[in-house]
Amino acid sequence: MIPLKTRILLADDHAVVRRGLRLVLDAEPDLEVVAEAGDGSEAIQQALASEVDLAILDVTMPRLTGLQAAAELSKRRPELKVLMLSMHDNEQYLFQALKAGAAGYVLKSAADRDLVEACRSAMRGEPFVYPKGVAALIREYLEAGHDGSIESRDPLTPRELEIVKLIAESHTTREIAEMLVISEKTVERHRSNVLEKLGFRDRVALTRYAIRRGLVEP
Amino acid sequence: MIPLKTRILLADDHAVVRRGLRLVLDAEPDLEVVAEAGDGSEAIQQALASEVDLAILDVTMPRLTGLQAAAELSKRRPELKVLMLSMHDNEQYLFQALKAGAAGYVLKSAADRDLVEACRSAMRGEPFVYPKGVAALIREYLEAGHDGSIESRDPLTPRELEIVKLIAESHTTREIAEMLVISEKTVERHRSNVLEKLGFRDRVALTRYAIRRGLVEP
DNA sequence: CGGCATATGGGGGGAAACCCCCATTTCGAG
DNA sequence: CTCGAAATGGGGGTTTCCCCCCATATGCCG
Repeated sequence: MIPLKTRILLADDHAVVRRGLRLVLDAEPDLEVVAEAGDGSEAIQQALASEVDLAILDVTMPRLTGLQAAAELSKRRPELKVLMLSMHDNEQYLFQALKAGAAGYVLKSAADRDLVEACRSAMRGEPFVYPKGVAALIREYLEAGHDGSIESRDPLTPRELEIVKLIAESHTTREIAEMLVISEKTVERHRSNVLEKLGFRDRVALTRYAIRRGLVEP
Repeated sequence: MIPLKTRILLADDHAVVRRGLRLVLDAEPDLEVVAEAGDGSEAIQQALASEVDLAILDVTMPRLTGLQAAAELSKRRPELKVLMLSMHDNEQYLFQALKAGAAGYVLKSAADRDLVEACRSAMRGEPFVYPKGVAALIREYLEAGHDGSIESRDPLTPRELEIVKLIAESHTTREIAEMLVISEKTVERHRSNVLEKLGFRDRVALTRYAIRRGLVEP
């Protein structure tokens, strides 16, 4: 049963951000922030001690991250809904959050627009994920084979990873073709496939991706 | 002369953070947020267009970082006070901010405690630096031998840094030209000069450089 | 067996990047 | 006041990227 007012725990290591979020949430008649926490441990304590229906956790917090706190809370209080809040559009975080039992994932850059909707979705038992994250999920689903294997598979094939790495090392298509002893056309094909899969526009975005993945050193 | 109410420009790429900061600042009788910006370019435009006494800039923002905006503003409007706001305790950012003419440096984690004080210090013409930053400054002073050769000069000009940042954010020459309101030829010229200066061959190498320098997130 | 993913390759074409040449303006340092 | 650094912009060129179409040879899994 949905309570009249959803009682919310707000966890973020920056007091200013909590203030801003509280402002957004308390403006809604059906939402009410009843507790705050500055790190993951505190969030767990508050969530277990207070009468809260929903926890909004920042992903990156000191002592215990939001992801860790979410995993812990979904074990200790499974009926508690959890929303993850993140600074950056990081697919890995999203997947980890969902594995940790989060009911939703909202980007801070769109918090004022999406957060209230995400809260209501969570209380209705519906998931909420930011648009680009949904695209990532679909891609992951299509490629993971949904055979129940817990680990999310790598979106890229081994060959594609090789090529991404070489691209991120500033090699041209021709050079890569020579190194791998395949035609330039095939290198282009792989690059094109990767750009399509990841939703990138050019080698620059691919380079940042390769660095995030640890394929190359910045 | 200190105006009755200090008119403040607030620049942060997250609307929620702006809300929180505005709440903190507007609660003070002598402070008033009169303008907001979501990135560095916008901040410059607002600061030049609006009647503001103090600009509070987040360090990491898209298009133009707060550091770059601060440098630009201290040239174009030297009488404008600038406060830098940062997520992390990064000494390099602090030093760059001071070189860029910032009147103060506040950590977001202590924003609600320090920010108001920092604003008043800035308007009095006194610098404000967070405690650990002061320690870093002292250490730097003792080790540098204060013979004037404290900093090894940046090989790139401010304009070149802007362009490198935008390139590393996957923008095309045309897009950059539009953003900076200059011709594509000039963007090409800058890019070419940078590649030559740093000995790089393409935008990919430039992207890794930008990440190493902290101009963009990977 | 019969799809399906992976890796391979080609033709062609528009857009962007990258590299020469040239020039003007501005601004601060010597 | 001159000189150089920085920023601006143009003409014209080659190379590379990135995209569209097409196809074939594996090997795996149900």
